[in-house]
Amino acid sequence: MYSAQKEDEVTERTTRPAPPQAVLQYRGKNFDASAVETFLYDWWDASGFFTPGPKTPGEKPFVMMLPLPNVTGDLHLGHALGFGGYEDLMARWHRMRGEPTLWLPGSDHAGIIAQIVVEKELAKEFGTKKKGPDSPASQEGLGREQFLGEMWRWMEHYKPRIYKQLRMLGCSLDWTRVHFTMDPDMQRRVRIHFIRMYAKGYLYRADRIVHWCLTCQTTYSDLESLHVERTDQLSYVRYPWAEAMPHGTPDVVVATTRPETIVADTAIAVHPDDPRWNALIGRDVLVPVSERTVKIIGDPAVDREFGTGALKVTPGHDATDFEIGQRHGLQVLSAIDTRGFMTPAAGPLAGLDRDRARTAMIDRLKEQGLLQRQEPITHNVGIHDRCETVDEPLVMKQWWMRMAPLAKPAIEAVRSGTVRIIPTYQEKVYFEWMENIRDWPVSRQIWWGHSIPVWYCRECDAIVVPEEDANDPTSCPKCRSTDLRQDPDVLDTWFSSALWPHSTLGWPEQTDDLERFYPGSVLETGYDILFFWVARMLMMGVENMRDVPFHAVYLHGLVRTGGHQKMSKSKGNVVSPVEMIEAHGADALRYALVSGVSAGADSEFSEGKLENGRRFVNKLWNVGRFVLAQIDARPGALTGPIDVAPAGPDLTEADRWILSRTEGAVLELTRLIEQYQFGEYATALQQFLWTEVADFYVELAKPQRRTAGSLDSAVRTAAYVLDRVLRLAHPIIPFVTDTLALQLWAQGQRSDVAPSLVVSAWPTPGARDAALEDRFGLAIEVIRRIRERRQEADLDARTTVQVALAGDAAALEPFADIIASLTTADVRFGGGDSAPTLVRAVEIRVDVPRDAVGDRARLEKELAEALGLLQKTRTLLASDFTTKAPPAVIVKERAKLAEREAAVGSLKAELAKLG
RNA sequence: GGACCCGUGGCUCAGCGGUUAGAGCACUCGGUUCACAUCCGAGGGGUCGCUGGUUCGAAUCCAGCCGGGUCCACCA
Repeated sequence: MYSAQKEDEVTERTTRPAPPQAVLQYRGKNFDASAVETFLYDWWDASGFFTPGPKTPGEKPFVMMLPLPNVTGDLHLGHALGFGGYEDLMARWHRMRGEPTLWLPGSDHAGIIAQIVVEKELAKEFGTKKKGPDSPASQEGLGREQFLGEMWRWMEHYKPRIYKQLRMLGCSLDWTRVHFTMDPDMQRRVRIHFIRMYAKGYLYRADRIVHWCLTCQTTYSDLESLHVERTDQLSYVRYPWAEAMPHGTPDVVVATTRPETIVADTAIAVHPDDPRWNALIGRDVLVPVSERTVKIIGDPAVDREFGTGALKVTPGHDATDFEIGQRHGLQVLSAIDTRGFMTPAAGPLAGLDRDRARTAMIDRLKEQGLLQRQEPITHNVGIHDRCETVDEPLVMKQWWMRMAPLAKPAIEAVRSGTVRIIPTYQEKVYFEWMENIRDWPVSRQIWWGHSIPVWYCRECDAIVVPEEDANDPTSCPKCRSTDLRQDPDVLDTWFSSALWPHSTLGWPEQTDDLERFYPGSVLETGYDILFFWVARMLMMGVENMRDVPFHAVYLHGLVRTGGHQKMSKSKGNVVSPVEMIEAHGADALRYALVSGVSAGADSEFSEGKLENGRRFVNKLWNVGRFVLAQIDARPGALTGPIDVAPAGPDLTEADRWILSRTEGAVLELTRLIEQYQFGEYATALQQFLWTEVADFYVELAKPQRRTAGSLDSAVRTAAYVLDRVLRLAHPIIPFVTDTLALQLWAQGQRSDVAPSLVVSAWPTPGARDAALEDRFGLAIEVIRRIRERRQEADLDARTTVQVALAGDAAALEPFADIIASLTTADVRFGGGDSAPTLVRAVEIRVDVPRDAVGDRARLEKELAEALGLLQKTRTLLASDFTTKAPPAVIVKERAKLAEREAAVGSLKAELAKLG
């Protein structure tokens, strides 16, 4: 960490490269980001600015993990917002505050997504159009070893690509600590985690119903399952009685959208309280086509309103039915295989795929007169989020993680405030999910990912799990057989990312990094992965480290575009941040994404916002150019350090005003970042820089306008204000600010000797002059009204007018020059005989050609407004307000009353004069 | 079925108990090109979704309703 106090450390570091000449010498009239961005970033990185310095006693590091992007992906706007907006903003700010800052980069092997991407690429190389398991480019087509070789080959292609995009955004990541979830040491840590969790009983293997994807040939978790609305045929099927029933007993008819699964039915369920059916519980019916006898059972899971109130129970192919089956000890029949074909258990349907089987079943039911009727139904069907294939629930042996006990301390961590979620309402969402958490199926039937460190003995069926760090087992500890087979599955990709905050720091070894940087500070990410990732990191962190992985979770919303549309490839409305950066610069993009958005809210990205960002960056650049030109034009060196506020009698009122306002901005902007109000920070920054610094102060600082004060104070004030502004703006627009800082700092002495803004000190607020700011504010209002009056009178801006200030105008005397200069007016105090305009208690008389009618109309309008306001205050002060409101508010209102009475009086008098 | 979020100027959004409710973009008018292929100045534009309530005081808190969105859940 560089700071003023550690100059020795800085000079010792002789290997640090000098700032790039391209940046120091860049002089564009309009800021061209592409002229400096790459040079700057490479220099920052090569200088080690992003790597926390040596440990010092009592330090409080700031630690963040990059929400690891998928290695096969490109950055999208959501990443740009999270990484380049909020996260880099926080990292840079904390670094400037002197906290050793570690923002750790990496990428995720992305399991199934990466496999899909690479299979597509390979399919291109193979020149095949086939998809899924039938493609020669799939894992089935290539065989394990070759397939994994291809995966690794593509990883080396994708990794640099995603890292380059992070650099383009300006992310101040510590690249000396970059990790990839499939790095060999990461694989070892995942393996150890699995072994320990197995030993502790959190991992178990069980036959359960799971989501199965026919395309991807793997299971997936509830979180990866989406629901879409679809219209299907609802078939009402009659199940004949298997026993003689009293005359008049109604037929058992069930409604189903999946008639092909009838062959796997093992019961009919009805609601136990349903008067239509409950007398028949325990009776036997015949399953159509397969003609097995099954019982009618009573179960409360049945919806009485749906269909006939009777449900066919197929534990092998429906999640609800599986649970009912468990409750009643029903047999599980599997009639569909992993490729979507009917098994021999399906009897006459065997060998058909699931769609043909459905048609065939309907035909048979019709033949047998068992199909009562069909009607269309719109319902939700589950699909796999990665490929949108309709879910095929199957019963399979999978590895599961027991979640409830892990969730408990993670819930408590948030409830107790040890971990804060921003925005707060997301805590409710978190609790809701965590309190109803279900076990997590962690095995996947793909090949790209972390192997499951489990072997099965072919002799005795034992499960063989090696010791930590032991070699793969070669014989069965139970029966001594050497016929072992490793579990062919891999782990869900989230299994490894859940460990990220501690595994990247060296866990399970007690490394220096782990000791120094765990727990982290903030985890910033999109609310869409609260369950997938944030919750699991919390659980695994607490389990493995006995401490939470971070103390704050900042969740951002979705970035939408063009009329609130979600961006998606299929809609073709995806905005590429890389293209935006190339065209407009990273600063402009970062600013556009962050400004005017509050925590957790979805936002809309538009060209207009980007344009505003670009103009803002350019505005700062040009304020900087102006100040640098002032310094250049000044003969000799500045008399004091650039980064120390000038003082003394040589300062003009305007100098003192902007110095005071700057300290105010320091205070305000610091507060906003501290409170995670990044959107407000961006807006407030723009307001201060553009309106106050550029439009007001710089205008007054122009040499032709300066009539008082010394040149030295003038230039030093400008330099100081610029230095402050650059620091204040650096976290969000790092490129333009450091470019200017490097150029500014080359011009004079400094107290902070940091080589770059990246490692410079965040300003601490200095003294303000509230009274001056208030009087100056009044002067600004007066200036506005004078300009307005001139415009009404249709006067050329160059025409000098006479302005008389009366009423309480005495406070404005020190600003007479400023008012005159910015309004091209001759300002006099007292007197004047034109009709006045009022600002607070100051009368402004602008001597423009008089127009009795216009004046009358204006005065009447002003009087009406003044009367309205006066009435409001009077009513308020006549109410219980005076006894119940806080004294400070009452004092304010009373002052307002006096002011408003004066205003009304003055306007009435003026109107009387007009006759 | 349960839960959550959002409805503020034409657009995108801030503000979330106390001045005449703000910003950017868009719009109208005027000026400038001497830091800014621009920029500056001025202006118009809002019954803060609706209805009640709490309060001295509500865009802000509460309830109900209407509209938009999201998440969770076993609609066969």
